[in-house]
Amino acid sequence: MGPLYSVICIMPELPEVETVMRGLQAVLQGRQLRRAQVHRPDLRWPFPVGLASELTGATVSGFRRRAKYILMRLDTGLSVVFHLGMSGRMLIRPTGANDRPAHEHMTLDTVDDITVGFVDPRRFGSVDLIDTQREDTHRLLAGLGIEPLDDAFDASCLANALASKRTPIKAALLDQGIVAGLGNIYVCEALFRSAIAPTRLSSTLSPPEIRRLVSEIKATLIEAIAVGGSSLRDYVQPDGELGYFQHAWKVYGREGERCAGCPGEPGCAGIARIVQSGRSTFYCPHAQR
DNA sequence: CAAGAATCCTGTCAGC
DNA sequence: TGCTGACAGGATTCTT
Repeated sequence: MGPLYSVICIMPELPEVETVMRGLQAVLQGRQLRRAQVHRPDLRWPFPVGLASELTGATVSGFRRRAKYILMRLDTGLSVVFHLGMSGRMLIRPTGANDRPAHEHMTLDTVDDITVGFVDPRRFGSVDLIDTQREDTHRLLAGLGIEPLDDAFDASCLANALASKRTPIKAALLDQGIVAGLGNIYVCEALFRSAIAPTRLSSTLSPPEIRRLVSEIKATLIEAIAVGGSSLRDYVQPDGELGYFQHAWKVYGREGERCAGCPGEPGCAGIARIVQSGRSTFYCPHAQR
């Protein structure tokens, strides 16, 4: 039984994090941890003091996702706060079946011999502890904006948030304090599906455009979660990888390709790439206005 | 105060 | 073939 997998190198955004959380839930919920280990002092930040000892012997009671964070609740009243960063993944395998994979910085063994490893080559991820009752006051969670899949995220909510912004809509949607969980890929995709140019000033979007944008953000995320959920079935095995799944992006990474939104139209020169706030933006200048 | 740039990190890939 | 450099970007920190 060897690992594993081919890694698709995209970064985890809300749907990927949701998928990883569901995978962890399936494997860990209700199980007691026999041992927890960390294999280096830090990822993005130092591991919290006592992390391994706090986890050892605890039973995993539940999970929650907030933005791109995974909260793993323990029966001791503590929650583990995971962020996958750019390259974080969770590897599941039978305890003792394999050597520790490269870049596995934290390892959890359950009493029934399941091992979950947190792998993060670029080490942009993080792990922290907080009282479950105070999860939302954690410094990384306190400033987060609304969950885009929450019913409260609607056109008036987004309009309100955008009214005072003087940035391009692309930058506003990437701002985790406005809408929490979107990253570069899903912002590009949602703007394309909304036919809104990423360069538009946030405050200039019309009410119909904002309604469309809210709707497309939700649809884009829901579809991606569905893809992740179906890929998860393949991972419900004694060993497997949680973290990434394939998805057919309409614009992301498709510079120079034909635009799916205006096939054959003479005015369409295909997908363009520009840089906004130091990040690549992919869009169709013909279809997105 | 807000917006943008710099920063952290390493696997991947284009180019020589 | 093997090396070098550019590139990817989430979220904080720094600078303008």
